[in-house]
Amino acid sequence: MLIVRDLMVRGFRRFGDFEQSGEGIATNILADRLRRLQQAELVEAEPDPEDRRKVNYRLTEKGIGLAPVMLELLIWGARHENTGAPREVVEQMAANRDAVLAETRRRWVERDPRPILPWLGGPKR
Amino acid sequence: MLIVRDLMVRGFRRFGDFEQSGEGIATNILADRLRRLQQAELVEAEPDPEDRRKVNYRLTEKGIGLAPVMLELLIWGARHENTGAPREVVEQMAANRDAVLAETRRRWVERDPRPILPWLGGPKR
DNA sequence: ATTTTTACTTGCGAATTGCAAGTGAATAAT
DNA sequence: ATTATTCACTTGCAATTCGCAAGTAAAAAT
Repeated sequence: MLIVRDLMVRGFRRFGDFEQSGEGIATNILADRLRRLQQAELVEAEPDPEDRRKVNYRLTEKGIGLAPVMLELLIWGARHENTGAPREVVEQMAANRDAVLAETRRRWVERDPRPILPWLGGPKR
Repeated sequence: MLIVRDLMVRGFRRFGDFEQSGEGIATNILADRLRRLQQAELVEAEPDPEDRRKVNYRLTEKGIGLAPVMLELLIWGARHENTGAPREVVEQMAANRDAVLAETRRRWVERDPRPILPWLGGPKR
């Protein structure tokens, strides 16, 4: 789920992004999860045309379809726990769910890598 | 998550309900999960006043707050996989999210044990 | 007084995970 | 041209978690 979230709202694309993200996932598990997400057709992988060592991972239509679930989870978390998410920002998002989801999908369609949740940080590169 | 879902929409309340639910969860794991859900304040347990062997588990306010997440997950699952959920029914729910959530909360407040998702079945007793 | 029901706990082998150290191919640096 | 480095993994092993079967304790039913 963290992988899906990071692909969705943090602009992650590459294996190394997750390694250095502080999610604390071991590389063997990460490789396994990316494989399974591909089998489940939530994620697709393609080698970077400019550097064939690199692999770009991207959510599929099915994967981006999880956006409403992730958004509700974000809202719930911010309301009931101390996540790092600023309460007021999240309440703004809760009051404008459709706009947030439309923007999320827009960034997916246009391959816009800017993170939607700035407090999580983008890829370290 | 299945425990939370079953408490939320299947009218489950007791340990034995989960054991016989076909979720295929071992009793030691079930006990551990119920304990952790209590620690996380998603679930509370109280002994049945009429039969003190029995324990009634119930979602807390925080727990029922996950209803929007579960609903979005249900919708996503029905759209992208063959879950047992009838597509048309789920699309009706997707078109009336607020009403579904209001009814879910009403059943929680009033301790109404009738299952909201009939195709999952209620507790076997 | 004995049996049954209910909610667990215990013990153990099997599967999953975390950690550290590789591997191999592609690019970058010298 | 040769060597070094980057990148996406894989491998081996110990530690944790899990599934399964059996057991336990308290309360209720017989």
